[in-house]
Amino acid sequence: MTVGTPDAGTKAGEGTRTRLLTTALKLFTEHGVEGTSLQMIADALGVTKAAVYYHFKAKDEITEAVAEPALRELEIIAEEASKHRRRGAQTDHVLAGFVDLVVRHRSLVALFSSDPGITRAIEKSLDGSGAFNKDRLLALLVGPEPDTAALVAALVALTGIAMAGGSPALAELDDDSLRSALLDVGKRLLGRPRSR
Amino acid sequence: MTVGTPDAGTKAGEGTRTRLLTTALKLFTEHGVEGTSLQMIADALGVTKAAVYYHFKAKDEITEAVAEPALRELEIIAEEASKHRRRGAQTDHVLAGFVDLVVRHRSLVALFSSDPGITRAIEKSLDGSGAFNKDRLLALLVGPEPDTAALVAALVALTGIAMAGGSPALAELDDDSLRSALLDVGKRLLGRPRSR
DNA sequence: GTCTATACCTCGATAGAC
DNA sequence: GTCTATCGAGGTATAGAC
Repeated sequence: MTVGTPDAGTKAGEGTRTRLLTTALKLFTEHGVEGTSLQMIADALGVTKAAVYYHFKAKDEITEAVAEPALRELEIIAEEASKHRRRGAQTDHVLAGFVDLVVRHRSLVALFSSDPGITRAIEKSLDGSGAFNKDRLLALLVGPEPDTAALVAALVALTGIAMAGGSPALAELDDDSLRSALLDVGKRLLGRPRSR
Repeated sequence: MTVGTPDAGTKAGEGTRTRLLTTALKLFTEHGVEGTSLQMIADALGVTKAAVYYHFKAKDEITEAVAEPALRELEIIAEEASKHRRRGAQTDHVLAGFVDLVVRHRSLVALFSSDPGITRAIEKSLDGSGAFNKDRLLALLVGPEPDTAALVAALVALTGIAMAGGSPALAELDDDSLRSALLDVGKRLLGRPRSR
């Protein structure tokens, strides 16, 4: 951390890079990852393809950078959940965190579950560390060696919540209503007591 | 229907076209739709790209043709379900039919819910007739003007069952076990009485 | 009616000039 | 930090051999 370059956020310093990510996310959710060309991104920014390549070595890197914030949140949720001693508390923590994440990032999360472009980019770049793992969330939801019924229920819950949350059919629904509806569904699937 | 050409099925008459679809399906499930090039299909068949192009005007047509049988089944399920007078019976019929479809076509259905390539091709070619509609299935599951909770539950059920059914995590599970597990989850979400 | 040869344009990606 | 030029591969299209 010498001088010159500011480091984070929406600051004007980072300039193009940040604008690029915002633009890419918008285009991705509109046309899908594979349906978005570097040319489209470049045009939207008023630069050339090659200029985009200065900031990112490959398209996958853009995809990854777009997905990263949400993935980080997921990791944090998993980490915090694993601090709970009782499985029930772990389950509740993961479920609540996941639902909240889905609601806040609606379209992005739908992209996650539905776009091979994203999935591939994620798998490709399990960064340095232990990295995010869907199985880890599953394990926190249902324990290490779950019976078939529990495993299936948890899988349906995770994928269903993600995709339904991003579904255009629920786009009009406000965040609070969506959150409580998804939470309720999740609890029913995972056999957790419901609030009311 | 003059002479010469046989019309349907796996007959050797149709020859390449049928082989092509079989090959394409295999490649699609392996690499995804957008991850499968016409070249790969052509190579697998021992012909040129142009030969593939003779049988199908565009890649989308191949995608559509691969998806068609399952879509047809879905339409039939919806049609039969709408003959039931009580909503509960409709729900049960759609759920059982959908689960069965998912189990029998596992990987294909996963592709459906997960690959924009497929979704796009389907939307593009709502053939001649009334065509398939996801909303139609939803309406049969929860009725015309469902409350939010019911709508969300049904969405989670449909998408979750489809994706979980095609998930690699359950690939080892035999058809009967998978079917009954998915069915059970669906009934729980839709508030239908369970068998045992 | 079935296929090959060939060419076109766009895409992701690289190299090098300014 | 951005641009021009260029590459190989992918989808599309046509002309023509058999």
